[in-house]
Amino acid sequence: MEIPKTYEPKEVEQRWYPIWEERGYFRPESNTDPDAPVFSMAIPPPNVTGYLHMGHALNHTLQDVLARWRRMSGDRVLWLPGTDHAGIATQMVVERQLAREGIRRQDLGREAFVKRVWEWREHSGGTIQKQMRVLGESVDWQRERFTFDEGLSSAVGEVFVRLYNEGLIYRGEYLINWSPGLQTAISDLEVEMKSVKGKLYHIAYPLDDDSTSPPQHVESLAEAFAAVNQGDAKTGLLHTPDGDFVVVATTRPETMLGDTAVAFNPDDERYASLAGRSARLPLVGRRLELIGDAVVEKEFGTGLVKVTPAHDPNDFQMGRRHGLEFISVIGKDARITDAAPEKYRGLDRYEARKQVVADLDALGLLLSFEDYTHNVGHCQRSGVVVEPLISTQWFMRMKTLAEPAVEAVRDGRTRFIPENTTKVYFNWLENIEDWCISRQLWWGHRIPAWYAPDGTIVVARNDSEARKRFIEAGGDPAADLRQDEDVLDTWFSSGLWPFSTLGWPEQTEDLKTYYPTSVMITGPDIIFFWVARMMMMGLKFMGDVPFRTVYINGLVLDPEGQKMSKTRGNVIDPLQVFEKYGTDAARYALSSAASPGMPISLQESKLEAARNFANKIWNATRFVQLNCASEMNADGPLDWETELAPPEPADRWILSRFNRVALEVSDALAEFRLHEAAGLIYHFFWDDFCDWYIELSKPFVSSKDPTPADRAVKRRLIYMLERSLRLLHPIMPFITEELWQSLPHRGETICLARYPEANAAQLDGRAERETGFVIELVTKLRNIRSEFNIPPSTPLAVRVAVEGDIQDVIASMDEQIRRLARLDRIEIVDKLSHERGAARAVVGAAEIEVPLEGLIDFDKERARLEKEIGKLEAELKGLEQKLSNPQFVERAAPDVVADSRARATERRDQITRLKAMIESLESA
RNA sequence: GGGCACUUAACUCAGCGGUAGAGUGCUGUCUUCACACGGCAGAAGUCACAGGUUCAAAUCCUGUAGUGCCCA
Repeated sequence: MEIPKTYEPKEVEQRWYPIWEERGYFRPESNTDPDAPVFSMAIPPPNVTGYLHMGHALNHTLQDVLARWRRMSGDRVLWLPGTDHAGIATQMVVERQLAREGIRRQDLGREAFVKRVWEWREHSGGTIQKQMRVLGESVDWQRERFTFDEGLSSAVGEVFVRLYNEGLIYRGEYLINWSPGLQTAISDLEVEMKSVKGKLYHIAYPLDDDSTSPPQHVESLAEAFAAVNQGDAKTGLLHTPDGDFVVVATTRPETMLGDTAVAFNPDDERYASLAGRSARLPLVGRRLELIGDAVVEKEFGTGLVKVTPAHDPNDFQMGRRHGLEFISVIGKDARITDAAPEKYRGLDRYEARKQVVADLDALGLLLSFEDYTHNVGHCQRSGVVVEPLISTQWFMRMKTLAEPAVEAVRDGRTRFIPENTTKVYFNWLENIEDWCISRQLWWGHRIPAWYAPDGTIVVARNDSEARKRFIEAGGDPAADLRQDEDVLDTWFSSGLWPFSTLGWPEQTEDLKTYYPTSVMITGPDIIFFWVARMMMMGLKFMGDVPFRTVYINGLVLDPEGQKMSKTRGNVIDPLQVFEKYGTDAARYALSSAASPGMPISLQESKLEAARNFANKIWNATRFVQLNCASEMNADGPLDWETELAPPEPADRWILSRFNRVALEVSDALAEFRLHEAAGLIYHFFWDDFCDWYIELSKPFVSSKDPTPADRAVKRRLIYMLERSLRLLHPIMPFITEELWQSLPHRGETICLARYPEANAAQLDGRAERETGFVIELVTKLRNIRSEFNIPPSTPLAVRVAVEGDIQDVIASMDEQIRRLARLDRIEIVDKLSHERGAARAVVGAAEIEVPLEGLIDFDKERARLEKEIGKLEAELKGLEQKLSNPQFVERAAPDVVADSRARATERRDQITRLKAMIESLESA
C-alpha cells in the first residue's frame, strides 16, 4: 500500500461526508439506547440569501465539536439545521436582480414577485447546505427546517393570534423608524447609530407675537445673541427693541416646519418666566406653546428646544404629555408634505433644510451655526438615514414578556457563557420598548389580520377562520374581508425557532424529546435580536427556557485584528481557507483559538500550525502502519490489561498521560473551553506520543525478528493511536475517520465510536516520575552534545552515579536511552571520576558524566556548570526568602509550604553537587 | 454620556492567587530508515502604569492611560 508522505486533505475530506450522511450517523435515531441522555441544539439559521462567512465557520465548528463529542459519549444527539427566509435581505437581493433586467417589483406585482423569490431560493438555496457538508457538520438533514416552511408559518400564525387575543399584540398609530430607502417601518434594533458631522443651528422664534402673518426681517438679532453669549452657558432669551425672542438649537432645521411647541426644563431658572407665554413659528406663522418638560437637557444648546412631535421620539412623548398637535411635515418619501407651507412642499428633506436655513437667515432669525458631531440613526440594511414619523403599525408589548426572560437567567435556568454577557442581556430586557413587528415588504409572513369594509379587524390563523369569526361576531356574511398587506419582521419567526422547528404547535414526539435544547451557540451581535426573543417566546409558549446554555462565540477578525467587512475589503472566504489548509486544519485552528467571548484574529500562522498538526497525525499513523503491520489484523481495539504483555515503564507512562489528558479534555469540553481541549490533545499527541512514546518504541518495532515483547510494543502503539484519534475526532473529523478505519477498531465509524473516558486506575504517578527522569536524562545529554557541537554521528558514553530504583529504570530502558541520546554505552558507577575532559550534569538525584577527551576544555565546562548553578541559585533564593518569612510558614497552605521546603532542599542539594563537581575538577 | 472587555516573549494569544506558557518567528544544528508541513538544542518577558488587599498578585480591588465592542 502506497501512503503519501504528505497528507493531502482534499480527497479524504470529500469521501467521508456522503457516507456519514447516507448511513444516518447524525440522526438521533442512530443511538438505539432507550435510556440515552438527550443532547440537542438548533442551529442559528443562516439567511437563505447568502453563503457562509468566517463567523459561521467558527460558530458551526464549535457546535459540531460539541455535537460529535456528546454523540460519541453516548448521548442521543439532535443538531437541527435550517435557514431563515430573511425578509428584508432576501427581498433586496431579488430586487437587485430584477433591477438588472430593468424591472421593479411593483411592475411584477406581489404574487409574481413572491414566486420569483421562491424560485430564486430553490435555485441558490443549496449553497449553504453544500458548505455545511464541506465543513463536516453532523446535522440531521432529515429534520432541516426553513422559517417559511408550512409548519413554521403556522407556528407564526398561532403565536400572533394568541398574543393578539391576550392584548400583547396591538395595532396603532405611533412614531416609528421609517426607512425611506426600503420604504418600510423598521424596529429600534434595525436602526444603527452612526456618528455624523453636521451643524448645530441656533434659531430665534419671536415671543408673544400676536400677529397672524409670519414675522418680518429683524436686524441685529445675531449680534444681540452673540453679545449675551460670551461664555459656555448660552442664554436663549433675547430682549431687543424689536421684542423678545427665544433661541432654540437644532441639528434638523427643516423639521421646524412641524413644530408645535418650544420646551425648557422646568428646573431651569433662566426660563421660569416663560411658562404660559407663547412664540410664533417663523416661515409658518403657527402659534407655539412654551412648555416645561423634564426631558429637556439644560446643557444642550441654549436649554430651549423646538418640539416637533411628529418627527422626533422625545418630542413625540412630549407631544403626548402636553396634548400638542402632531403635524407630519415629512412623508414616507422623505419629502416635505402638504402640511407645510407651499414653498417647501415636495422638497427632499435635505433640500428643505437648505431652503429653511436660507429663509431664516434672510429674516435675520438664523443666529449662528457651528460644526457639530452627533449620532444619526441609519437603516441597518439600506444605509439611508432613518426618518422618525407617525404611522399605523403592529406592535408587540414587551415588558410582560421580558420579565420571565430576565428571571430565567437570574435563577440559572439558562446560563450564559461567558458569564458577563448576562449583563448585556439584562440591560436590554430591563429597558425594553415595544417592538414594531410589521414591515411594508412582500417577502415574509403575511400579518394574519383581516379588515372588513366597516373597519372591523379580525385576527385569525387563516382566511376561513377569519371569515367565521367575523360572521360569529355579527358581521355581514357578504362583506369583503381583506388581509393586511404587510408582513412580519423576520425575527418574529426566528424567535420561535427552538420549538417551531420541532413541530409546535403540534405536540410532537420531537418537541417532547428535544425541547428545551441543551445549548445555543451564537454570535454577540444577535443577543437582542434573537437570543432574548427566543427566551421570551420559549417561556411564553413552551413554559420553559429554549436552551440551558447560551454560548456566545467571539468575532472572527482579519489578521490585523480588524473587523471583516465588505467595505474594508478584508473579508476572508472560509471555503478558500478550508481548501488551502484542509477542513480539519481550519477547524482545529478555529477551535484552538476560541477562548469564550474573545475575538479571534485569523493568522495564517495558526492555520499553518494546524495543517502541520494534521500532517503530523498522518505521519505518525504512517509510522505505525509501516512498522506494526503484523499486528494490524486484530479484531478491534485491544485491551491494555489482558491482551498486551506486561508493560514497561514507558508504557505505563503514556497510558497515565493519556488518561490524565482524557480527563482534562472532558472537563474542558463540559465547561465549553474548547480551546483548552484542543491544546491538550495537540500537546499530548505531538509531545508525549510522537516525540517520546514513538521514539521510545523504535528499538523494538524495527527488529526483523520480533519477540513477543516487540509485538506487544507494536500492539500498544496501535492501541494508543486508535484511542488518540477518537479523542481528537470531534475537532478533526475527516482525518481521524480516515486513519481510524485503517487501524484495528470496533464499529463501522469513528463518529459513533466511544469517546475515551479517563480511567483513574490507569493514572500512575510513579511511572510519570520514572519516565520523567529518563526524559530529563536524555535531554541533558542532548544538551551537552549540542553545547559542545558534537555531531550526532559521534557516539558518546555516559557514566551515571545514582542509587536505588532509578538504576533499575535505567537498566530496563538502556537500549531506548542509548538510541535517543546516541550513546554507545551507559555505565552505572558509584562515583563520578575526576577527569577534566568530561562534561557533567545533575539529573534529579543522579549525576552524570560524559567523557569528551579532547573535545572540551575545563574552562568551558566550568562556565557551563556555573551557569547552571546560577539558575538554581536564583530559584533557591526566592524559595529561601519565602521560607524565612514566619508569616508564610504560618499562614500559607501546609502543602504549599511543604512543597517549597522540598524544592529548596532539592535545589540546595543540586547546587552542592554541581559545586563539588567543579571543585573535584579543579583539584584534579 | 453609560456599560462590557482587552493591554503578558518580535507577532498572535492562553493562563486569572502559590516555580511565567503556547503557536509562529528567531539562533544553532541535523537530509538519523513516520513526518524538513520534520528532529534536536537554545535565546527571548520590571505580565500597560500607579496605588491597595494578602504570608504571597500577571492573577483580587481602586484609579490612570491606550485599544476594541455594545447601548444611548
